[in-house]
Formats: sequence, C-alpha cells, structure tokens
Amino acid sequence: MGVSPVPPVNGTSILMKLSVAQARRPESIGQEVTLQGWVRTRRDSKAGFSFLELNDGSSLGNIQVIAETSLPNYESDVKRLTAGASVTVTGVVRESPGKGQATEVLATGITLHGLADVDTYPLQKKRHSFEFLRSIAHLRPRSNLFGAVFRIRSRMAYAIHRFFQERGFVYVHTPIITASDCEGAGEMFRVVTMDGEKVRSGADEFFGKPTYLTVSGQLEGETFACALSNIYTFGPTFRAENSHTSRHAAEFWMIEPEIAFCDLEGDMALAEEMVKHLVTDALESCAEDLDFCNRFVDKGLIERLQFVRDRAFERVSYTEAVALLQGCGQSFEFPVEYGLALQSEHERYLTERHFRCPATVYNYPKGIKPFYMRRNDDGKTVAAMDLLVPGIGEIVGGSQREERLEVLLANLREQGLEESAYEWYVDLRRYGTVPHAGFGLGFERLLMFVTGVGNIRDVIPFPRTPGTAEF
RNA sequence: UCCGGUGUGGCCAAACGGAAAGGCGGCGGCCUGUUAAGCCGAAGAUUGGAGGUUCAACUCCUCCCGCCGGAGCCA
Repeated sequence: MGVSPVPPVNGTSILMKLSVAQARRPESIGQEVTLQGWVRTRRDSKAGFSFLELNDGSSLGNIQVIAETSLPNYESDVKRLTAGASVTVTGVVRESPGKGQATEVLATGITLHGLADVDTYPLQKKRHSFEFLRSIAHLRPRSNLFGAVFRIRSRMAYAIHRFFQERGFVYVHTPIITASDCEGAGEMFRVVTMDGEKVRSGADEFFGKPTYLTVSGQLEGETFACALSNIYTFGPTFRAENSHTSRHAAEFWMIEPEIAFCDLEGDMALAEEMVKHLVTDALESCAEDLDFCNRFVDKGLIERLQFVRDRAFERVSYTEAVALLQGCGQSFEFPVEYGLALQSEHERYLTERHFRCPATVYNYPKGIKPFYMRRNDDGKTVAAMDLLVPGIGEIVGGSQREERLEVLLANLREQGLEESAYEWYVDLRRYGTVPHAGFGLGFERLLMFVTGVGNIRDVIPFPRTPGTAEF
C-alpha cells in the first residue's frame, strides 16, 4: 500500500497521492492528500457544498468528496461535474459524519481535466444490462460490475503465478504461432502474410510452411517439463470454431502446467489443489468485489465458493460415471453409453445434481481421446481427467502423457497422424523418457466460476467471438 | 453449422390486428450531511432494415442485419 511514485498531475500540489481505496480507510484520517479519478455522481446540498463520488478503479467503493461553494471554481467547474468527468482533488481525509462511509475528503482544490457530456456519455447512474455494456466495451470498466470483474481477473492471474512459483514451477512462454496442428483440437486460424491485398501462401509462405495461431502450448510445454521438471504456461490461445455460446471465445487465455515424474493421480491432485487455492485467494483478496457479484450477479456465489474451498472434490472414473448416469432415472437428450463422450447435460447432472460440488472424471475410453494420452493397463482406457464445476461444466482437462515410445508411435499410426510432424515430440520418448502429466485450465471459465458471471464475453476485456472483433 | 428466442425514446420495458403504458436516466424547480437520496414538473419514439397482407401492422408473412440462449466442439 505504498505511495504512488507518480507525482499528481496538479501543478499546485506536492501532497501525497492516495488511491481511493487508501483514502477510504480510517487510517488515512487526518492526512492531506491528492486524489485523482472519475466522478460517479454529484449531489448538491443547499448547506453550501456538493457531494462528489470519486472512483479511480482501486476499489469498488467510491470516496465521498465534499466540495464547498467557497471553492474558487465551484460555479465554473464543480457544478458542471457529471458521471464520467475526470478530476484531481486535493484535500484532507476526515471522519465522515454521514452514514455509509468511514471517511470522506474535504476538498481544498479541485482541478477539472475533462467533462463527460451527459447527452452522449452512455454510462448512467443506474444499472445497465450486460448486452448494452458489451456494446461499449471501452467504457464498461468504469461500471461497478466490470471494475470488480477485472480487478478479480487481475488478482486471479497473480494468484496463478504465485501458486506455481511457490511450488517451484518454471513459467514457460510457448509459441503463439505454430506449425503443429496439435491433433486437431478445434478449428485453427491460419497465419499468412499479405502482399497488398493478395494473400501469400503455398511456396510463398513466410515460414516455409503453413502456420497457425496456437490452440494449445501443451506439446511444447512437455519438452520443457522434460528438462526443467515442473513448468506452466499462461497465455492466449485461439480457436476458429464457429460457436455461439456463453462459454466460447475465439481468443482466450489458458494455463497449462506440465509435471515430470507425475502420474494421473498427482495430476488430479494438483488441479484440485489449484482450483481450491484460487477460490480461497479470491475469497480473501477480493471480498468487496465478490460481495458485489454476490448481490448483483449470483445470489449464491459466496456460499458456493466457500463450499468449494471447504469440501473435498468428488472423483469418479468414466466407467462409474456412465453407470451412475444410466441408473439415475433421469432422461437425457443424448444417450449414455460406454464409449461415447459425456455430453454437457451429463456433466451438468453429475456436478450440479448428483454430487453438487466439483467433480473429477477420469480414465476415459481411448477412442474418444487424443493420441498423447497414456494408455492404461486395461487396454481400453487412457489416463485422462476432466474437472467439472457446477454451472460451467469442464474447467480443467488433462492427462498423464504416453511416455512409452512404441505405444506413442502406435497411437499416432492408429489415429492416422503424420509421424514426421511430431518427430521432436516423439524424441522426448527416445531420450530419457519419464512419466509426466499435465492439464489445461481455461482462465475465463475459472473467472466465470469465481465471479458468477454467466457469459465469457463479460470476463474478458475485449471479447473476440465469431463476427465480432470490435475495439 | 443447427435449433429456439429477440430487436419499441439515452437505458430498461408494456401494448388480444384498432388512438405507442410505465420505470430509470438526463433537464427545470423544491427540499436535503446527502449517498442508486426524496417530492413536483416539463421534454423526449416516423417500434432494427427492405418488401408484402389488411380499411388498419409494434403485433401477421417473406428476406436481410444485429443481439441473446441452447446444441455440437471444447477451455
């Protein structure tokens, strides 16, 4: 909670600059300060002053500023302040005689930086719909909800790094442009160069061969795990899938840890520990923002997060899950049968109705999983796992990787994949192979789970979805 | 890509085919250590676009566009 190193933009003052969050704390009472931010509302009192609510994004709560009519620019500037206007306020933090806030600032000076025309500024002093705010994505972080969501997003990113760094994981930057089509994990975006309006491809390829935006850093991540032992990636991922749902975006962020000398058991334990860690951190570090989400987005949010923090996650094998779904008496649109993938409705039943808590499903039939997953001794299943959470569905997908050279090569052939394209990947099995495992966590899905926000477009600053790449 | 829904003043939202409610915001006034303040008042809409049916279309039909939800796929 240090002092900002940036001097306040105010030629008349060298006073200590505080964030609004700092100024709201009782410890700040008595300090002469400078505050800078955007006005949320102004209320005029006939008692000779106006109330300003100032917010700078440092917290959900605003600081109440008392602007007396005796200020030299009261009529010229203060009276024109409306929602969205930017100001520098100098003054003294004091105990607030009113209800609703511990502190307030009695202004000794207010500098107006920019007005926001009430006829055109779209944010009003009222609730707005998600859809409308999405259409003004450049201004929506100024709203209470999106301020809260993006503070939580920042904190969760930090918590993820901390979680791994504290456990000795090395952060690896895997390529965003890649030539490997990663076993067809969804449609990919091609990367091409332009010669004027003409796309250069084929023999003219910049990289000498077709390239794509990454759909996963996993294969590259494995190479680093087989050298630095425990690694993780955290970066953008791209899918050109033409899907219109609340859970899909064309550009999203993914966390992919990879652990050497680890089996599926250890992989599941790490995934569960991480989810718990993040939820716990959110409850501790983002209490005010979560409380807001709990009141305006999802009434059961905090209770659910506390539940996730405090209770053990369930685990079932795919085989058990199928039996459980077949015997539950519930009718599903899609069939439940050994060998078929679990549908969204099945996953939701398991986590929302049956277990009523996060659940990990493991050991899936090999036929529905990619070539790199480790074949189990039963010959039928692979060491794969999905961590399901209520309301979202799959939030983590992972597996133990096939470390046996001959089995991996057989898998490649079985799935009709070009062996030569995976030479470097196969090399890991040729030279000092080790059992290893990892998983992918969708960052936005985690944020949806933590904030209760129901649409992925509302937890990413500028969402990219089919047909939309505004801002 | 498929299925379903939806598009009404700045925002939200009513209107069985028969004169386009209401709320919020903004504006003006009153009141007020207020706090999404309270009270009063006035203003603001050729109902997404193009056709069509009808004496009459927000309402029914066709096409287009946007948005939302779901499915598939996945994170």
